[in-house]
Amino acid sequence: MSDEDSCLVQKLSNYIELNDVSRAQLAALEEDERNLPKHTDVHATGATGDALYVVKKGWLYSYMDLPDGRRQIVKIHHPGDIIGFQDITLKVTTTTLRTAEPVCLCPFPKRHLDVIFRDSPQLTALLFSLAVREQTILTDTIRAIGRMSARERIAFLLLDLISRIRSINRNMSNTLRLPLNQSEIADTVGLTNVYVSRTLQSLEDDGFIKRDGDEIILLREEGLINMIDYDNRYAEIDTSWFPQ
Amino acid sequence: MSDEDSCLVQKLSNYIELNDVSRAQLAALEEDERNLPKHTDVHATGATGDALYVVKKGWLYSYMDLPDGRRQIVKIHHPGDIIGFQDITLKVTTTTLRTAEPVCLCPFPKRHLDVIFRDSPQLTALLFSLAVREQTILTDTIRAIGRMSARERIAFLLLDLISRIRSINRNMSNTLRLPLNQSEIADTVGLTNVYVSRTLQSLEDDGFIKRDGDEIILLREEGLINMIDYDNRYAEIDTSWFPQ
DNA sequence: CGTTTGCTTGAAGTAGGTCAATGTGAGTGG
DNA sequence: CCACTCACATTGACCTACTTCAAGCAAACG
Repeated sequence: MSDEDSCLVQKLSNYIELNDVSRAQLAALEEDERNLPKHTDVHATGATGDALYVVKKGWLYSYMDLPDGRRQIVKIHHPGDIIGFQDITLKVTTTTLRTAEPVCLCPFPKRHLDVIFRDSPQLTALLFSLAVREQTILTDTIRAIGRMSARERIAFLLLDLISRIRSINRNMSNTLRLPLNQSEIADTVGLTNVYVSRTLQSLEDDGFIKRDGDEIILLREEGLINMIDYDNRYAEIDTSWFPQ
Repeated sequence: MSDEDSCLVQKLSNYIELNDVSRAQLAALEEDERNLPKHTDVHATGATGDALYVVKKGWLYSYMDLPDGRRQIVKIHHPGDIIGFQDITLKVTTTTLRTAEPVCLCPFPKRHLDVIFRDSPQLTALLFSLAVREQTILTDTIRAIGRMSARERIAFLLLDLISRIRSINRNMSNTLRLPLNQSEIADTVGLTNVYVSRTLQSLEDDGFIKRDGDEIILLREEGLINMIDYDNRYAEIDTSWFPQ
């Protein structure tokens, strides 16, 4: 695989062998580009709900509000992710999308997806599998937020993010670049920014992590894994039943 | 539709017009039956992970444990639900399945699903849509557990359950049969049984609900909806893009 | 070089947890 | 038909993990 491959192609070829037709179809999703600065809400340009996005560069997140302004971040998006599947099936947009740092985004209309659904049963099966895996990850998150202490929730977030990044990059580094401020971390794991600060310090004091700017080094990853019985969901997808 | 239709057929025909072939395929999923008493864990009978289930009667739930015994219920299952999709894509079983009351379950091997995936693009699209909608609902749950007070979480649970049941039954009653004890409710919304008791009482004192045995009457449903900005996800699925 | 954005720190408050006792209704067996 | 049990719900007293509020500080930025 060359360096010029799109991140989407790079991500999906982790699971199946993509032929040239599929590659072309996927590459077509990244034709347009849009650059956005840090901390801006992304709104669909054209007809509402028609646009999906492939992330080309940078982190984003989707969040939901409560009536009084409380906020919950429900998903963090990385390069290679497709954003907006939920808007295909549910007409109403359920979340707001926001950049965590400068981002490059490729918007495409949902009819471009139809092509894939129609012509590539193999890619369809993969997208289905990824959707179901997503359920598992959300389920893990519910377990974390519903039943874990602050320290354990932070451990969960760090392990989840580093496992996910490793599943694409394959570099086995234990350093995680985390371009989120502590209020965003708080809104992800259901705490306050103040307590996130204290908890990160305490994890650092106990030698689990080391912080350096926006990077976090996991010094005792095994310890964190044991702390919460963490299961890496990004490792394996069963592709044996896929058509072709 | 006749009364003898399987609950699975009944549920899915809410969204698309099922032809006879599809109906037969779906009915085949409910050939075997297994009756289970209240509060028993369901284990696969044959080869591990091979079995999926259609719920024919009764409630169940899936839960996950923490190292020290804390428990989080991540999904409640009703008649008509298919349980076990996650085990198709991920080989590891991620949750434990347990009956909340006496239950009738129809186990079937996953290769029976292959038939549907191969022969009915329309049903495939529907299953994909349901999987994506499930993400939205899990996301709503994360919002509730991550950011809501005890009272709001209980409101969310009640509204979610009654909306879901209405989407199949279409009877517009405001009474919800809730065959879960307060420890199970607690493990669903991330509280303790004691505090669930106090919160239900407080909701009753304020005239939001009335309790009668295992039934809960929502006296001021609008009030509960406004309290948490509840969105009913069970109402609409966009089937316009489905093949055929 | 002033302003903003984000992190840290301290003090005080509270929502919900923990522990333990009591109450209660539905079986169940004699 | 009564006694016993068992599973649940309730109640009270106390506790703590986390929140809230507010101030100070450092680094980035225009």
